[in-house]
Amino acid sequence: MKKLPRSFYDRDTIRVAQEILGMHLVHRNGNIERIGRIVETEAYLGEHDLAAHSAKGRTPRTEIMFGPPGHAYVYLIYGMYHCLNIVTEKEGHASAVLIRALEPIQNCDGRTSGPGLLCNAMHITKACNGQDLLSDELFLIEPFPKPILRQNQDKIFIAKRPRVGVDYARHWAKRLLRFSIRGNAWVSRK
DNA sequence: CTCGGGATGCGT
DNA sequence: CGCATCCCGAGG
Repeated sequence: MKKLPRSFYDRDTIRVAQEILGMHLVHRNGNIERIGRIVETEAYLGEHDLAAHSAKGRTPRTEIMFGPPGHAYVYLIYGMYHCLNIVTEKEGHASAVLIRALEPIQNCDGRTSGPGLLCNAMHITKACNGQDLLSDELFLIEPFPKPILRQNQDKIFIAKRPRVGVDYARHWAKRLLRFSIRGNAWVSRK
């Protein structure tokens, strides 16, 4: 059970969004350790991606997206829910992977199918914004046995769909940038 | 300063 | 489909 290194995040965002499926997200809060297995993600591809927050340019909110890879970008949506993203690629790319659903593994406090719900269940709030994922509070590990997910077996294991709730993003809304483990019961909006 | 809308989720 | 609920970003 090894913490994923910086180099894992410092790669093409679509690759990260797919290969992060099956990894375990760990949040240590107080003396409680919560763990969920990532089963659904979305890729947000930098300033040119009209669906990405970074498309509006560098602002106080999106600052983290423009920073180095392997950090958490957490924001509040609709005044009620938090969403967890993981910054990818070189500093300045302003790309990230949104974590959309988890399979509960340990100490999850409520439902985990949906980006807002999983943050509630994992007790992830804006206090986690900017967290380095090489820290001991919030990080990812590759569980053992290693998940059998390979790029050349996408058709078997990874479902690809358009992203949710980004109809305003014109042609970017049509791209298949939402990834999930095919057949997994914890994927959102079945 | 105001104001409109949003990478959501739940109840009807 | 409506609504809860509030931060953010744009514009005056």
